[in-house]
Amino acid sequence: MLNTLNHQMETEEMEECQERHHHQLAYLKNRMPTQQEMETVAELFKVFGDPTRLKLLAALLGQEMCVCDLSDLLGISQSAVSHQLRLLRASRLVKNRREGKSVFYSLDDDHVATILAQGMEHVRHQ
Amino acid sequence: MLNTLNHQMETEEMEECQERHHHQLAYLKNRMPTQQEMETVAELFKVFGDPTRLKLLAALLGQEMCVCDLSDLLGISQSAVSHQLRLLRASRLVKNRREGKSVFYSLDDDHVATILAQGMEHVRHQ
DNA sequence: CAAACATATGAACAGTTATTCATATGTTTG
DNA sequence: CAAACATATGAATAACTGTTCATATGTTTG
Repeated sequence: MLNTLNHQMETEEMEECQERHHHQLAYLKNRMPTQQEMETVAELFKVFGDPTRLKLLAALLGQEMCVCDLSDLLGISQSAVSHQLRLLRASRLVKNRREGKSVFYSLDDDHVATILAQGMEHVRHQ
Repeated sequence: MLNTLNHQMETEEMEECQERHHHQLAYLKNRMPTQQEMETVAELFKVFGDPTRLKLLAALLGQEMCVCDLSDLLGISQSAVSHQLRLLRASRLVKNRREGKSVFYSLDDDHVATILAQGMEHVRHQ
């Protein structure tokens, strides 16, 4: 029985373990999201993977805010806030508008709240 | 008018911008999640922020799999897979069970699918 | 237009991270 | 128990990341 499986294997690809557990690896490969896709999604989650950016997003959950208020609220230098807002903007998570000297930032995506909530849920339920 | 605002400011904290836009910064500060909380959640999202780990999670969406099948399916070295599975396990995103020589991994959290789906949604809708 | 203010950005540095290589641990089988 | 197999792990390295510092850009105001 193992022989037939191993024979089947030869016709497909190298580098598999000898005792195969999934006879449909080829099928699964087709179903897998592409490298390109995964990289894009990973880029997005990477943005959520920093406490400063999470705090910025959390601060913007209720209302728009200008840079200096964010800087004060989070107790972080204006430069650091600007740098991070830039990343958030590049990921289309926040948008901004200028009003005189100030620039106001606000959330630019419906998924932000959901993703944040799911993350906090997971953490709370251990 | 700016004077009164500035005066009010003195009684609170330094480092705020002069033209205040939020008079309830103190209130917002209380509402903000703690540094501790944000760090824990960031740690979680950091785990989602790598294409290899995303692919591992995606592969496990449908069924449990052993390390060597995962290694073959993703075209990644066994060592790299093991290292990453270790991280996923530390974050309680996957669990494992041994069966003979093989170790089978499977998802260990209901939120994984949701978080992944939200991430892909965001990316697709730009 | 000069000064003050608000924000943005480039360079640099310290800390983190993903992979590889070598090797160790654990399991089955003859 | 020795050999083969499956997985885990430590060390090392290259690449990446977040903050700071200095400075630039853009805006208002007197």
